[in-house]
Amino acid sequence: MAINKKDEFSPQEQELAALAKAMSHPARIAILKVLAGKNECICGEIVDLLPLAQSTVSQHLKELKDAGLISGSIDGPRSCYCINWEAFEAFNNGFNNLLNDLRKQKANQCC
Amino acid sequence: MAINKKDEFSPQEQELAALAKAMSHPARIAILKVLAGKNECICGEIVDLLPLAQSTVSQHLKELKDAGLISGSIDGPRSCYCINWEAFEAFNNGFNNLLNDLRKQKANQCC
DNA sequence: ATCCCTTATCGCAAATATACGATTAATAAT
DNA sequence: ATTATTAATCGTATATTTGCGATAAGGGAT
Repeated sequence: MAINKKDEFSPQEQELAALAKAMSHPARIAILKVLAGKNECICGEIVDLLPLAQSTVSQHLKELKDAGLISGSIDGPRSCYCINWEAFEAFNNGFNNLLNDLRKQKANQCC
Repeated sequence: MAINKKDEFSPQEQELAALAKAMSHPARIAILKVLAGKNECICGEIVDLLPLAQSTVSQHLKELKDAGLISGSIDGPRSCYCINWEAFEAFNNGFNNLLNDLRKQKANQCC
């Protein structure tokens, strides 16, 4: 693509898209599910559970972290990741707002 | 990437990721908002509202359609697009299921 | 200090996504 | 039949993502 046009959309559209993008790979959905299914924050256990190399998992974790969906802290030689609750609710709110707009039109569908 | 590893994840993970991916570009969020804000199904009006060329918009519409989020029917020389209600609810349900799993762990956060 | 374990980062290759102009297809209007 | 209008598709260039191995970096343990 010659030029990146993403900047020409509204901040809300960009934010919602960025969060959706962070969840747009099955590996990252799987990581979120692993984090959701454990009482403790996981580090390298995720690598054992996924069919991916350690470096690849680390990269996916970084993307989730950059998007703000998870937070990570260094705990000695290992890293500890957790769900970032606020960001997750923010995505949910943004998505529900969109969904509510859609619902208004439900009766007027023509195709 | 040498090999596509997406197939090695569960169908649920793949489906949720695919829907998230369809919404992972601000232009496609904008298209959904346009469809939500009009009583009639829009065709080329979308092109006028977005800062993108006609062929690019058509490509984005195809991606939303392939993901099942919108449906389109040919109406004479123009095309008519609408929100696909069921698919949208499906994404919402999948996301809420994930969110509910997360909520269970809210009290046990360690970072 | 040295070794080991864990994780982040670098560098690279291959696959996908993004964007556009040009062309095609399909129908409406003249 | 010809022309105009609308939208899909093709071809292409560039950007980004995905994935891995190799290497570094940061602590523990001996």
